[in-house]
Amino acid sequence: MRIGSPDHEWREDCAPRRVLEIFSSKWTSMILHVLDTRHKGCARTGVLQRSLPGISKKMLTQTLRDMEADGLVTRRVYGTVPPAVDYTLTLLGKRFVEPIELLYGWGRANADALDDLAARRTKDA
Amino acid sequence: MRIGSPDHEWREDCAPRRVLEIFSSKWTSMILHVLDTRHKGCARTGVLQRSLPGISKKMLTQTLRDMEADGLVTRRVYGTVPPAVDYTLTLLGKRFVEPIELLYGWGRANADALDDLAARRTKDA
DNA sequence: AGACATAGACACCTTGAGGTAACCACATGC
DNA sequence: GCATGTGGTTACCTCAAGGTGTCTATGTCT
Repeated sequence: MRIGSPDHEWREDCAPRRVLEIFSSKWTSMILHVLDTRHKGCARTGVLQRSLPGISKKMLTQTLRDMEADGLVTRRVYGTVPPAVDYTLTLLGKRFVEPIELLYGWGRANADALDDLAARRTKDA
Repeated sequence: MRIGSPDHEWREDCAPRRVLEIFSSKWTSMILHVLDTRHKGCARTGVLQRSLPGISKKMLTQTLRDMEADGLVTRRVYGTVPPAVDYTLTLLGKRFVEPIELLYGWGRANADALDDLAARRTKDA
């Protein structure tokens, strides 16, 4: 697959491709959004789960732990006896809220285009 | 997994989630971008492949055919004897270029944030 | 007593996206 | 004659994302 491409603006590690990786995990962007928009940047596990219809407990914690490793959120554990944990957006995490809002905003404003896509998909099925 | 969620702004079929589906396929957004930005909305198969380092012949045609089914591009075949085919952005396809440019643009302007992410990832490895 | 919530850990499974490689048909160039 | 480029198709394989279900421990509520 060697290509003597004169244009390396499209290498594997270019900025655009790296942005896409943020969205490669199904829930990451939604968690960032919900955390920022609905919970002022900090929320407990249960609250988050209830904010995201369809997410399983496993995927929620798994994604959150990955995000913690990436420095997007901070995990805080309270030694209380019914365990309590909450997650807070870091500064880095807040930066990534911006492109997400950009995208979601576009989606809300262009629902008709999305409808067109969906219509085609169901039609040929 | 039934949740009597009071907030259905986050149902499975809300606009934000549907936008994400555009990016759920690895190459779709890049093809749309390259087609629009580098080739004025129309290009032959081979040209596209050479514009996208790393894509295999199979993934390219497969993605293009899916995009055709979705009404994002138009496929044109020339009956010439070394087969010639080209793909043209449709009006719908052009609409989806916008959010992609939004995202890619953010990525280019915020490469430092992306670097931070990458740094964390390699550090804990 | 027993149900329920809280935040996980762990085992397990399925699905499909994505990738590799080989083959086809044909015309041109060496 | 033989290699090459064109645009595919087809078979095959792999890996990891995502999902389900169960188990833990403990404290309140009824």
